[in-house]
Amino acid sequence: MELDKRILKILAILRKTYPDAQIPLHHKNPLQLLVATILSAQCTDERVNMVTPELFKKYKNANDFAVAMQPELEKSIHSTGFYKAKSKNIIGCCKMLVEKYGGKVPNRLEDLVQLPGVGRKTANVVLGGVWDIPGVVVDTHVKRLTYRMGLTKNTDPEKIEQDIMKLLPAKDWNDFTMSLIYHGRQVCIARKPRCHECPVSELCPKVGVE
DNA sequence: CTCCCGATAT
DNA sequence: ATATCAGGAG
Repeated sequence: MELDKRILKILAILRKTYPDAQIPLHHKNPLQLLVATILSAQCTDERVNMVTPELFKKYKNANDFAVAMQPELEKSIHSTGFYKAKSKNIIGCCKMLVEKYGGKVPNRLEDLVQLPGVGRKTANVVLGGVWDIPGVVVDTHVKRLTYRMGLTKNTDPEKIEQDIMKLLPAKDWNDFTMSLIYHGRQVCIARKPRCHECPVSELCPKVGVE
């Protein structure tokens, strides 16, 4: 079967399997999603959700983060790991938001990626989660699943992003990546993928799966 | 390619 | 005790 036919079938099944696949990061505004997503680097969303309620009670806007004392911020986010780098990035990031964007989160990928601690993955999560702007989020799950499913031969996240964008219309990018992430967490897990309970098993060449 | 780091499952 | 989870910067 042709690649572009196969990916559409996979998407249709995943949509039915995970009808309300959405960003699991708790947030009430663009800034909160941006900060939560920075924190989610190399950390589970569940853990991020454990620290953000207190964090957002203490820091309510970009300026609060911009003038934060780093050691204090470090304490608030400690359990998410890489807390020194993340604190530094969040402060630097929010300083830039205040100086260049009036304390608001910009809605263009090129701008977001300039912010400290924000790469393409984080930027695309924010664009999709806040403004529903189409984008392919390539996190560790999307990287692993697209490769296993034979939808890309690349291992570089940016190349994978391009490959998927070529295979699907823009309106499907967000649904596809969100449902892939859910599927990657529950069924097509890294260690021992549960191929027997996988609804897209028939459509999957299982590249690199033992 | 190396460094940044804690939490949980095994 | 050790493996696994899970992005970005330099």
